[in-house]
Amino acid sequence: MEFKRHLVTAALPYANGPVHIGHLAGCYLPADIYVRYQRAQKRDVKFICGSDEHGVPITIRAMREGVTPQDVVDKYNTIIKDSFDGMGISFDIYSRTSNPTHKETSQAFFKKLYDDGAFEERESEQYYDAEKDVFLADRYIVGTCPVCANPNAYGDQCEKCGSTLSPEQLINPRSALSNSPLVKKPTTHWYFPLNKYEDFLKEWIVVGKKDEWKSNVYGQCKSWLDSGLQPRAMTRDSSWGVPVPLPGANGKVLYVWFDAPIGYISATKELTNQWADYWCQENTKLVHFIGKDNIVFHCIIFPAMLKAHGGFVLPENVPANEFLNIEGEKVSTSRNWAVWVDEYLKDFPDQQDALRYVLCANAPESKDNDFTWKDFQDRVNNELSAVLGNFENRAFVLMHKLCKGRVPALHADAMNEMDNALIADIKDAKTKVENAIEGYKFREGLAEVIDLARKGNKYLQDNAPWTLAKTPELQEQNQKRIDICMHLCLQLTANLAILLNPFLPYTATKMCKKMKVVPRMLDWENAGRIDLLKVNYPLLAPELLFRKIEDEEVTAQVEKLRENLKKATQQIVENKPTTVSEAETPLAVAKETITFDDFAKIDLRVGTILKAEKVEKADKLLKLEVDMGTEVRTIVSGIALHFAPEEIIGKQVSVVANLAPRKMRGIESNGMILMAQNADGKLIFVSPLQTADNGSEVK
RNA sequence: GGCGAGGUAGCUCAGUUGGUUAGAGCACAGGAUUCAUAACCCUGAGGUCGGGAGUUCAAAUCUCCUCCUCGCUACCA
Repeated sequence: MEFKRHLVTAALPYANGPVHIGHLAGCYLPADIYVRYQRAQKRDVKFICGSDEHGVPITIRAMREGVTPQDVVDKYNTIIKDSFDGMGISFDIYSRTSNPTHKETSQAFFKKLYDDGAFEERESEQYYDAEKDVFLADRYIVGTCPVCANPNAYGDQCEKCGSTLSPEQLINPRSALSNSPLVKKPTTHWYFPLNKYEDFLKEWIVVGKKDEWKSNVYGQCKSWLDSGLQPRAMTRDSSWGVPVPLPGANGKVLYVWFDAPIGYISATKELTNQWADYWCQENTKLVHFIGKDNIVFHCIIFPAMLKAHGGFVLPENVPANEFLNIEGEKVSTSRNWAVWVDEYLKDFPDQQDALRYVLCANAPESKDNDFTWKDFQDRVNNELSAVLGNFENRAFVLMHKLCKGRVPALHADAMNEMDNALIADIKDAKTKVENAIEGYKFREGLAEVIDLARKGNKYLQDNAPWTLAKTPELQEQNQKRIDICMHLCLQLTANLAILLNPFLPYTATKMCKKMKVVPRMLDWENAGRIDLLKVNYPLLAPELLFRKIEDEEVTAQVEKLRENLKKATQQIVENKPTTVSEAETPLAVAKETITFDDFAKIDLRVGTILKAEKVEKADKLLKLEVDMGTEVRTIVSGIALHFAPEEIIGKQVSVVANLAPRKMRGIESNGMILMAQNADGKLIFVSPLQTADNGSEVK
């Protein structure tokens, strides 16, 4: 299909923290390159983004910092927006989901689905904080992690050990708001029956996008579809978010993953009255740039929502990137292991393109990649500066030395094979870069541009105009060759500016200024031409496009990372909220004081492990037979990652004997083995130092 | 445990429907050169394509098994 319009979105960043370079490499930079290219092609394109400002983590941060959720999102919206501006991410609009337009749009969307009977209304028991009179989202529930004993795990996840949890699994669950114990109360929510859209999604993705979408995206979607979709609640009990537009739905808001993607639509509405052309006309090419963590929402849920609503185009492609690690380790906001964009811009003023270059050249397009400062330095110094910057500089310097600072003529009568080969290379480069960008292979596209500069260097070397200039007796005929050589080098430079423009716009603009040409020269149709600079046209003096990155800068940045990590870790230990992290869990915080009677309720006994075996289909579980003196009990313990079954047989251990039984993997567990856990996560049995009788009481 | 994506030179990655001595850039070594940001240009060394088995005249590429990394998911006192 011939597309008349292009609608490009980049994932809405979540407004509870700044953006780091992993975000840039993941979707914003590729999206920007793609959009800048489309603009240079003079295609009708809109580039949409904005802050995602709803959801529970924001309210938690607000609570912790003693400010309102609006304060939180205002703060980070500004930081994020400035970071994007600073890096030249050229959104047509950067909106936010707390805007009135978004409220209207997402409510209308919900209402339409509701009126069409697209939702299923369901009542369920939800945790409720009686003191504060609110239902609690999983995130609002804290308790001790059953896996790592972190006392401040959330109801959906333990941030210390990374386990996925449900509130039921927490030990001593309580409300994060009031610290009071939880009660369960019925509440009504609207569920979107994703299962009803399975056939449509399978046809559309599994059949239709097989060879079109990236393998990581396609595979992920197929996996979801094969395992079957479930209805998903599209509303939540909360005061922060878009209110559910139904009578009697007080205290209910749209689920953040329902409203966030609609944010793309609302932002487009804010941008232009013609928004419907972009969202509803068949011949629009919609492309979502995201990170791999967003695949299911953009490929499954949102398309199903759009389909249910009707009248919207579906994404043509969803080129999701993988993750970018830093210095060999995963990015962690809570440990402050990240390179923040706002800080980069301060530490490396005017070096946007250096970072854009490295992040694109090393983008995690097909698998997780690693960003190291050493690699940053190497790539900037040895590729960007040495090959591209140096060629451009050579062309300018030589032109001033040998051609009086003016574009020399292209003498047709003296042209040779080398010249024609270079001209062919220039034309080829256009096609190559074009194909790469259209195929979302930005790394390859950028490499093609550098490669063209490399060919320029070789061409210069082979022609060596500086040598030709050294033989005055042959001046006349030599000057012709010099002219041709420099003419082509300068035309090549102009071509480089065009090809480079989507990737490194700051550099392309600088080059235009030095060549004294208008920005219109950067139009894509001009690529491949060798008449971009007029003969006899005077150009400005040489000036370096890139500077080298010094060793000290690299060391300083690595040092900074380690310092940040150290500080963040200390803060976690001291249980002080850090400024950059979202949810901190101290390693070991003293629990509240209990009375002797409380303690006396626990029946602690000594027992000996008689048998131990792995539980089928569970990584962490061991099934133990423990001799308690009067009886042998079955206890299931989550220690399989730490101990082999055979090595613990015969060990004497302390057991909580009166813990309510619980079934795990179909096996009833009658008690709990006490373990000590080091800061590094290693488990140690809490055992009597000398052998005690089985069944003896521990007090 | 299930599913998905990866595992190719020291590093970052290409390798189309199985077909000649497996490619590129960076780093490294040697050479040449001086117009240029000690840059560029030439040459070279460097890989049993994660491991094993199989299909085939022929496997990095197809099949099966296995190990490692990342992600999703289940289980998780």
